[in-house]
Amino acid sequence: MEANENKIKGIPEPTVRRMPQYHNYVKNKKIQGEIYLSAPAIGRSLRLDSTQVTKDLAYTGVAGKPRIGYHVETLLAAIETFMGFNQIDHVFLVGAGNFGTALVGYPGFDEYGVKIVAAFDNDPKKIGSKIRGVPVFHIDKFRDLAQEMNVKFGIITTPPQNAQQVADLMISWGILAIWNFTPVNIQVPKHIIIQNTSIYANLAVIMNKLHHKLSIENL
Amino acid sequence: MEANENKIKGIPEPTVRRMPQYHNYVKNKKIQGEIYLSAPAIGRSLRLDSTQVTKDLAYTGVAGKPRIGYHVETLLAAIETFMGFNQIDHVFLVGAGNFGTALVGYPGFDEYGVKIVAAFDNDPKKIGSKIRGVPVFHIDKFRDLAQEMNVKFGIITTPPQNAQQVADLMISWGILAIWNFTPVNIQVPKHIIIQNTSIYANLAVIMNKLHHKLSIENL
DNA sequence: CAGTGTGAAGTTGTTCACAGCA
DNA sequence: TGCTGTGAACAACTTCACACTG
Repeated sequence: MEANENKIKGIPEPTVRRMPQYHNYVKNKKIQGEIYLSAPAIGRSLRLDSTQVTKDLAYTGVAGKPRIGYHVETLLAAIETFMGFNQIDHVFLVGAGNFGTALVGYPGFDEYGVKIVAAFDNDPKKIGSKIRGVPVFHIDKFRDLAQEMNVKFGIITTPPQNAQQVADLMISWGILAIWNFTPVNIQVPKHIIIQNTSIYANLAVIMNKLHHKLSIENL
Repeated sequence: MEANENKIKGIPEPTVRRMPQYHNYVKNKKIQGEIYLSAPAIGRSLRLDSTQVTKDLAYTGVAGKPRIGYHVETLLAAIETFMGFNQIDHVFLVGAGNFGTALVGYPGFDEYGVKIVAAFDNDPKKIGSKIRGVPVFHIDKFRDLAQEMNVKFGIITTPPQNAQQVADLMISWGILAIWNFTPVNIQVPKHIIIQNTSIYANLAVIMNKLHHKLSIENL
């Protein structure tokens, strides 16, 4: 299967979610000087079935060598091109509170082709300041700057009560993809990409497992 | 199907992940004074198939009324008991950096039965201080305090290079469940619950959708 | 009827089994 | 023998179809 076909029909989401893991793992192995890496080896470290690894990597277009594995350097480059990690997108973040600030400083975004170039808020105390080199503007400046810098991707880290309104504004200003960190279920038109990252979903999963475990142990 | 059976055989993970959404939605509707709520109505707001909603809610043990829906108050209580939201677990957080600090202040944890009661770090400047009322201790205090307070759940927000070591220590100190916010693939014994919350997996999904969209538009 | 509740069908993702290869 | 690569079996989750109910 050729890599370009996937661009059209879309890659399975679980595969996409695993790509950063592969990338991180392969990158480290490259730094350690490894030349070849096999799917079973990757699978063992990442706790994945080796067939899964093989199928995932096939999407990037690399070919492995029987008995030897994948050439580390080729594989790393394949993942990066396939995922677009080396093509940097500029991103705006709205809501320079605690979480927003932490996100701006989050390490490794650039490694994945993303650069937060400006933050926005409506708190006069914050406007004009910088968060780790990233300037904070009043939300009013969003539209013009987005146009100027051709920004299509926005992150929302506002208080929940502002989330929907901010999303509506962003969309009216030409944003195509929104990454929402608030617990709000933001409603967007069908053509807009929205990704909700809810801490609570993950919390629910782990709490459920923990309670399940504890209830079994108490039998 | 009875609620208790699920405790034993485990609930589908997607269902668990949706529970906080239902909870949040139903809670708001209760505040707004709604008495009954139907699965189709919930589905429309949360962009879920109505059968999905029905099946998910069935796990909590509630019964709905044909033509009317679910009694809001009963439903809310059912979700909370089912998920254990009203039984508070004390949690420790290791790594009082930017992200850790943001997490400590994250609103709504208590609503989901979780309370971060202490943070730990190895930076002398931070020790003795408080983050929104939560005391910061030296990591050396972890073991004794965990025993004292019967803490079984730990959050890791350290720099990546310390993540594995912190996890190993936590486990040796009796922690049963770890919520890992670092990009590291932490290795744990099989009986330990680990939940990796990687910002990068979500980032990869949205970037992939965005690139896909843009590549189609440029045809 | 407009909803619940559920078995059956459909879809998606994972794992198995094995052919081919060096 | 230990790997890649892939079609087929399997498992998990979602959606459909419909009987049932007030």
